[in-house]
Amino acid sequence: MATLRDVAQAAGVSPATASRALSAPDSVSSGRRFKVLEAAQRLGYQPNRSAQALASGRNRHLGLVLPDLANPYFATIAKGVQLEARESSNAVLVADTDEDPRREHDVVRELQTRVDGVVLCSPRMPEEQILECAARGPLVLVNREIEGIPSVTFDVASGMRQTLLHLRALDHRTIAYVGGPETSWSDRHRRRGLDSVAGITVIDLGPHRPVHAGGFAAADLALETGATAVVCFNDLVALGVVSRLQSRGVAIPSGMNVVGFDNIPGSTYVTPALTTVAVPLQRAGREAAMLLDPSLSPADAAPAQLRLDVELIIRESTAPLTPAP
Amino acid sequence: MATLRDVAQAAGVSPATASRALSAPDSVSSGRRFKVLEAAQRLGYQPNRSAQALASGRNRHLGLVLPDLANPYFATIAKGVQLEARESSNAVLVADTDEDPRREHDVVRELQTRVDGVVLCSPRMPEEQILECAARGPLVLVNREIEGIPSVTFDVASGMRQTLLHLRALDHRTIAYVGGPETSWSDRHRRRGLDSVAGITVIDLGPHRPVHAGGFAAADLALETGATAVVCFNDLVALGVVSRLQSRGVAIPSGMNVVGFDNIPGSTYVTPALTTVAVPLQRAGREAAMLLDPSLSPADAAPAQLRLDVELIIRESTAPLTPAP
DNA sequence: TGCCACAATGAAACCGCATTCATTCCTTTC
DNA sequence: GAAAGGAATGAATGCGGTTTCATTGTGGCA
Repeated sequence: MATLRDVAQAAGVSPATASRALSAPDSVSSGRRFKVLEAAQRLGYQPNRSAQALASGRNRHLGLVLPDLANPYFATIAKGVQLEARESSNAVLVADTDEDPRREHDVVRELQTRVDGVVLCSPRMPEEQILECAARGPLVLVNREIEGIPSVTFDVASGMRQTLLHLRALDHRTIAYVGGPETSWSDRHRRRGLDSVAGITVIDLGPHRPVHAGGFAAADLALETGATAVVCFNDLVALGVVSRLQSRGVAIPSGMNVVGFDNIPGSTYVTPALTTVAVPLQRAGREAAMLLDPSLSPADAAPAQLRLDVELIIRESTAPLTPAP
Repeated sequence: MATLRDVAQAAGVSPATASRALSAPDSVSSGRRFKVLEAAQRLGYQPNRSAQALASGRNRHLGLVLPDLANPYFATIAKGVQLEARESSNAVLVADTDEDPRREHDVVRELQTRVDGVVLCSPRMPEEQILECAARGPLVLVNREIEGIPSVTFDVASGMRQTLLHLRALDHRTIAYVGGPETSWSDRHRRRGLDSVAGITVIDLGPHRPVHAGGFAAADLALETGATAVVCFNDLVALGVVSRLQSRGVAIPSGMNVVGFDNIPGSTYVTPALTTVAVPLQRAGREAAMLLDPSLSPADAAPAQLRLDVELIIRESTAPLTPAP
């Protein structure tokens, strides 16, 4: 493998000049620059990343920590991070914590030894641990806000409000809410939106696991309450609710309305397609990765806290309430 | 940040000894080893990865290239790679190629400059490009076999055979096959299994995109053939078929049987739950990562070609054929 | 014409660790 | 008891770039 020295020699310049010709072209006369570039090309020169990293103190590696790669929600964020990383010639190191909050801290620290900055998607890690991690190196939070740390979040309260307004317009008056994990930032903010609409009663079904199985269990509770619509923490839960209701012979939307949250790909695949709140996951990933770019953030600026807009998508799982005949 | 020299000095030994105490403990007397470890602990020493990489020639980084992270199939493989990587204290660099085979080649090469080896999941990259990549550095293929390159594949022909035997046992005689991409290794091997069962007629519906939309389109074709069961290239396609059939008022399994392939999480979430072929995706990821570990493969050995077993999972989308009354 | 500022260049000093090689000291073995 | 072998150690070197600093050469301006 050709080294920078080889290139320099082949071009008849010093290694310093060769280095500059490649990384700061403007600082080299055009004649030599051309000779260096030509030599590099001819020798098939590939800079050694480790050496670059050691000398410059930067890898161009971004870390991404998330609870579960197989969850489409996080996978979509990952795609966004990746898209942005590629454009800024970074690579992405991803670490899945297997939904185990106790492991997250170690995983983040381990990753921080290998990257320039990390995007952390950790709904449940204790705040003080996050602060500790943030002290060790650049870190951006996704879907969670902590004072003093840059973050990208969604306006979930608005999503909930839109949902309730939609249901009220369809004449629903009593709805059930299937909550997510109690400790989740995201669930707390969803609940804020739940309080904001008059003329509709929300029955809280309590916290549930934010997965299909969680919804499966919640469906029976919802049915018992007499609510005419179930609003769910996320689409996975909503899908679970739908499955369970259908297997109990309850038709959707005629027997019960169901609303999800997040607009994951699966929400369109089911019958009936799910009314849900579209959350710009991929964009969030991109924004988070951008916030990590040191060249964009003057070191003394306040940490950016982006809050992205969400949008209710109306599909087939909601419909006007028809009074019992 | 404390360096190895600092630790050595604090422990009263040479840097060489400190280095050995940390990376090859057995080669240092227990007294000094203890002193080094204690000093490292006390100073909060974290080895500089870039320096380690430069000096040793290895990063402990694995690359993973796949068409689409948001596809649960690939996401599950990614989890497996990651699991194994973590156990061997490696980190995983993942690169999503956005289903664009033309980009894959560049992505792999770019990644190869940053990692010790790559796991490549690329159903469609031309064989010669893969060979070229393999020449540049350690590489393991997943779900694809090429002479001379280590790989992990699934016995998909057996899966198809199991499927047909199952359907035949349920009295089906005519089934339709919704194929995957023509160029895919995986589809070719599925077709081999299709030929292996006597007494059942397979109608080939031709190649389709291996996503939900592909199945959606294929459903109508299947209905037209008069087949009593549809066997699909994968679960995503099967889900698409189910959606379309249901929206056309065809009940499953009473009006049509549907079988998927891969056993992705979503296959259990739908109603009816999908009969499908379980493929050990996560295990494949792990095995692939293991094959990349240089300490496990004597350099002169023939490249390992693992073929993992698959298993038909019978759920609700298949049922005995009841003759029309 | 002379002086100064500035651009282009190369020598050399790192960056932080792994590893080779020579040295020392201790244990075996005959 | 002497020679041989082996384990533990430290000095020094190199991995392959980046960056500082000193040097040289150039043009602008008085």
